[in-house]
Amino acid sequence: MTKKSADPVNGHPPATRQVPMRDFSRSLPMSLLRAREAVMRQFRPSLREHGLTEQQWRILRALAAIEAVEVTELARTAFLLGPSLSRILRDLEARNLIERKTAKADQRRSMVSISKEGLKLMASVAPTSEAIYAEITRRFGARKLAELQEMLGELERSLAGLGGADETIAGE
Amino acid sequence: MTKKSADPVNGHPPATRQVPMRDFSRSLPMSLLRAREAVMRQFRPSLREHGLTEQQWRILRALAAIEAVEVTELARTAFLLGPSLSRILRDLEARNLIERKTAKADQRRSMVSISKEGLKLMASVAPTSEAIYAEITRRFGARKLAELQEMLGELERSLAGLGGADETIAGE
DNA sequence: CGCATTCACTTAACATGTTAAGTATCTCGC
DNA sequence: GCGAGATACTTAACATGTTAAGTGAATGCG
Repeated sequence: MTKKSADPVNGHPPATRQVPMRDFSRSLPMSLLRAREAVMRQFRPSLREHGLTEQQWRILRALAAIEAVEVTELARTAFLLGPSLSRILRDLEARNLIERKTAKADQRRSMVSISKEGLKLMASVAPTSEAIYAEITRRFGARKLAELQEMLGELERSLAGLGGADETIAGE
Repeated sequence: MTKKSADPVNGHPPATRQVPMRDFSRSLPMSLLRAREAVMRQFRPSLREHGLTEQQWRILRALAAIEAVEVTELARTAFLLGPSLSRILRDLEARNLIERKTAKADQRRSMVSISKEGLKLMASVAPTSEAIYAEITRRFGARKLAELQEMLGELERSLAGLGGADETIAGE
């Protein structure tokens, strides 16, 4: 009822394959993208109710575990690029969810920390978030989940050296 | 030499954990995100050389395998949201990489297909792309790669019913 | 037939991803 | 102690992600 992909406009067979390539929909990047989307789709509604985006939530979580961090370190932890983080921190600061002060020793660095309000917000989101994660774990299986994460880590590590671009190699 | 995360500004231990939550950096979404980034980092430079973004490449690949598709179907195949696709198609059309014509039977639908130029561009990118994919497969292991993709598919399927939000359930 | 709904897209608006520049500091060699 | 280069961010500019609203064309029903 939702759709009928049979009967295209003309009677062409579904594949012409004018350029030789793997089946696109089964490529690793697509598999990873779809899997991640399937997971995040579960969390977004809850975050949205609290006026948080996925990235903002990542930042708050990273901050909740520590006293204060410099922006660069936070970028690494939350897996965000500097410019994205810069913007998001500006907004989170305007909402009083985080605090910032320049480091004494080095005026270039600014130390970021979560505010009392930020902690309150986290406390109100965390339970739902944990429950969703638990449900995902239940459905997929804790054992398999651990296995999957292990494989993902291995994949990362196996590609670590293969620099995508500006790889600053020692002897070059 | 690149960094020394020891010796933070004050002598605080690295974790304060003011809100009880899983270790953030080991969450499934983060694992998937990092793994995908590790993979895509390999491809981006090559695509960039040809003036293509990751998404544009996805669209061309999806189109290369078929005669013509409607936009909605293409969105599903390339895993893009309608608005993103709409913009990208506008740009690809301006670059003469794709062609568009409204369907005869239904004036609302527009059928998209790859152009001769688009095919030429694909042909020039595909070899490098395949080589990179082969290297990734070699490094990670073909067997493990297949296993990983199987698990990712299972994960997707296990979350299929768990509607993130607007899930239109039959009896509600 | 007439018209409210539904459909297939497109536009708009705002947030992030991504690369390149810009700015203020800091470091180091001379 | 000064000037070139490195650092830590921030801004800018453009592309995409994401949700909501808009537009024109088909459908269904009285």
